[in-house]
Amino acid sequence: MKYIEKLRKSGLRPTKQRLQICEVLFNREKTFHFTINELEQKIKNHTSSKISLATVYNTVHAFEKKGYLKQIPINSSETYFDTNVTDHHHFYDLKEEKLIDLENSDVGPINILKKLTEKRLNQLKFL
Amino acid sequence: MKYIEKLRKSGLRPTKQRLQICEVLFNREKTFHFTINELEQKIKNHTSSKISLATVYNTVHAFEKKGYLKQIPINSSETYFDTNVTDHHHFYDLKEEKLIDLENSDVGPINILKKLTEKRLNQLKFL
DNA sequence: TTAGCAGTTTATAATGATTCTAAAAAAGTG
DNA sequence: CACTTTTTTAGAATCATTATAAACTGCTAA
Ligand SMILES: [Mn+2]
Ligand SMILES: [Mn+2]
Ligand SMILES: [Zn+2]
Ligand SMILES: [Zn+2]
Repeated sequence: MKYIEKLRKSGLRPTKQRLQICEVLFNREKTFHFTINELEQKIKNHTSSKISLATVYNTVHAFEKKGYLKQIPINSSETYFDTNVTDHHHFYDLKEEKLIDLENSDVGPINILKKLTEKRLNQLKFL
Repeated sequence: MKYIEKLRKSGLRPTKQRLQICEVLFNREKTFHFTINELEQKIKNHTSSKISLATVYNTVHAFEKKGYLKQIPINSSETYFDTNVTDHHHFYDLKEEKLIDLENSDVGPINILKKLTEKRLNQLKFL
């Protein structure tokens, strides 16, 4: 499997559960935006063996810590995660009712016009 | 009081609790970014009479519905609200560890460089 | 002014996403 | 295999938020 080494390199043991979750998360063409419960459903469809909810949480947090997943700041009762860990922008497609990724290069520079000191500017993180 | 008419116009009865909460929320110079619990603390400091937590939630949601408050999309266990209901940007000041408002006019236009149909573009909402 | 309705407040319970716990299972090591 | 460390797991605990329903308040028609 292609994920075994990836996990080992990160100091994570390549368990059956983690490998299955890797398949669901990363073996796809496009970015995946998901909640824990959506992920759990996908896992159920993908495999016959059951993975406990606690493990799904544990694994997602472990992957987040290692930089393989990112949380998405959004107003929802459930936390959203993103397999696209680049620094990118989210747009909401009102018609299709889903999040769209646009890379920084797709959006062009954010120009702060307001007068702020150089020092101040550099300590700002665009949300 | 200056808030009585504002509430009446919105179809909200100007109760003692709502007026007190208005004072805390809106009688200030700068934008206020807050959680329900932070607001509760401010209310405690501001007034002698106690307002129940349920009322704080009710009022904040009523004000949000009427357009006097806005939720802020952010990753936190608590929901953040904003007294600045203009369509504006949030930056995080890493040094001061707090959210900064920059108005759209302070940031300049967001240029989507990626090729998308006009129709598609218009149904996108920048988050 | 007052009766009565509708809207509001309140304490408390319920909900639900997430985290914690601790015991069992699995993986790494030699 | 023997041993240690990490991981999984079911279930309990936590905590922000919402629901409930009874008491209270504001409004207004008569
Ligand atoms: Mn996390
Ligand atoms: Mn709300
Ligand atoms: Zn994304
Ligand atoms: Zn703001």
